[in-house]
Amino acid sequence: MDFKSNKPIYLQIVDFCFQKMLIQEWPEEDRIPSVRELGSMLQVNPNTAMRAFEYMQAENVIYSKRGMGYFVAEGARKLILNLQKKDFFEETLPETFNTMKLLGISIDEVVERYKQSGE
Amino acid sequence: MDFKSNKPIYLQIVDFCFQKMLIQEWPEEDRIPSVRELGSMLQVNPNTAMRAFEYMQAENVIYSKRGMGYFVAEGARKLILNLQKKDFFEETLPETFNTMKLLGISIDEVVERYKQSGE
Amino acid sequence: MDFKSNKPIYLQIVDFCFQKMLIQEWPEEDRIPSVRELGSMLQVNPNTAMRAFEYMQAENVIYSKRGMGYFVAEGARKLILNLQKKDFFEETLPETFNTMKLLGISIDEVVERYKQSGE
Amino acid sequence: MDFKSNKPIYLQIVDFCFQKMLIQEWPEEDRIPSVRELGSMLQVNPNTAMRAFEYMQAENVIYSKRGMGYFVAEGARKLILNLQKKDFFEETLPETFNTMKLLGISIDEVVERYKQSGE
DNA sequence: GTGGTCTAGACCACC
DNA sequence: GTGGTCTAGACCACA
Repeated sequence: MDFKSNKPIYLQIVDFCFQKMLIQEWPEEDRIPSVRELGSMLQVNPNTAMRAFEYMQAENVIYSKRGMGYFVAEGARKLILNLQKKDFFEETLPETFNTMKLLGISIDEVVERYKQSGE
Repeated sequence: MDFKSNKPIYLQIVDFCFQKMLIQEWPEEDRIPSVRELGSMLQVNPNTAMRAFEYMQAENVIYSKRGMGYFVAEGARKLILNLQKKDFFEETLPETFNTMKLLGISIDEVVERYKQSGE
Repeated sequence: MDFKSNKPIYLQIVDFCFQKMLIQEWPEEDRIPSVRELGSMLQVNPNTAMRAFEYMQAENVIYSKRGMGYFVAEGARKLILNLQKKDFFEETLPETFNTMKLLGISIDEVVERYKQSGE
Repeated sequence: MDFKSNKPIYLQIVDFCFQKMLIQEWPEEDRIPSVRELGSMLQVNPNTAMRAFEYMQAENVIYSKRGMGYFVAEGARKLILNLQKKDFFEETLPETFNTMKLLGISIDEVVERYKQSGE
């Protein structure tokens, strides 16, 4: 896995894990890799992996069982989707629309680009 | 002016100045506020304002006259528009489209939101 | 049995066993379940159950007969009561009183809550 | 400052900071010591102090200004009191009452101890 | 083995 | 100077 430099690695790991859960490669209630496993898997320090886990635990997406590892929480998929959709509609989209107005870009042009990107 | 915490303040100041130029409140070849004026105007450290000026100077949007201050460069508006459009089409938009695919959001829904936001 | 996450499971097992002895479901001098029995009974790793037994043995509440299992020691009930009362009066209560002072909670309010909880 | 070993240092630092805020030695909207200052002040690694700050920031008790330090949030005192009272009434107290019933300790005895402790 | 805490030291962007 | 991220390595309690 190659990390972008403009975003903290631990948050990119969070994204990575979220994807695993969304596509159900890591189903709910299943154990996920340990901090050490994930660390060596992604070539990062275990502490960095740990930090991603702490973040996800704070969001109630995973939980830990002492000495046994981390597990995907019940309802994790819904939670992740909500988190990300909320961010998209309340943060990303308004900013994008604002930029469009400032630059005089029409929604039609964006739709056009969207269709092109899909090809 | 209130700054968002996820973006460096000096870049937010750059945006602020760019807007002033685009709407021609600061026309080309005119002098813009000094580092200190802008600093107290926006309630930020002069160093931070200075950094914004350095950035804009590097982009050839403003230039300095020794002892007289900073001036809007000729062709600044075009430059700014190009800079921001490039960023929009090459960075923002692809990322947005990518997020949409991941979350299963259709372009129609985005268009709908756009129309709502305009009201 | 559901375990709280803020307290080691093996200590929660100790509490569980202490209760059995206090209510005399496990009377003094009687044999108690084996490590494996208790482990499957409470759905925990036998190692964890073993650790609880070690703890209780160190406190002289149970003793082992080679090849026969663990037995409740004579005088176990008194021992347990003393252990827990000591802990309550020397640890729990002073901490609680301290918290009350810090938060400006009166003893009357606590008494009130106590009466409510009993209903 | 001497730390107890049964509780993570960073949480004890949180308690320390909460007290400072409650007694208004660190008033709302004021800057608090930097991670490095607090670290050397309490003889701990800056990372450990940082961890306490991250915790408090997640609880909305403090906020950070880039390059300027951490500041006590508006309404921090109320927040802290609510946090601690909630913990006391929903966690500490029910457990205490439960223990009392198990050990056959009357509320009168507790009240008696309370009066003694106050002398 | 696992998570969790802590230290030491480094580097970076930002103010 | 500040916060923030990351690494390396250590130690501990717990399962």
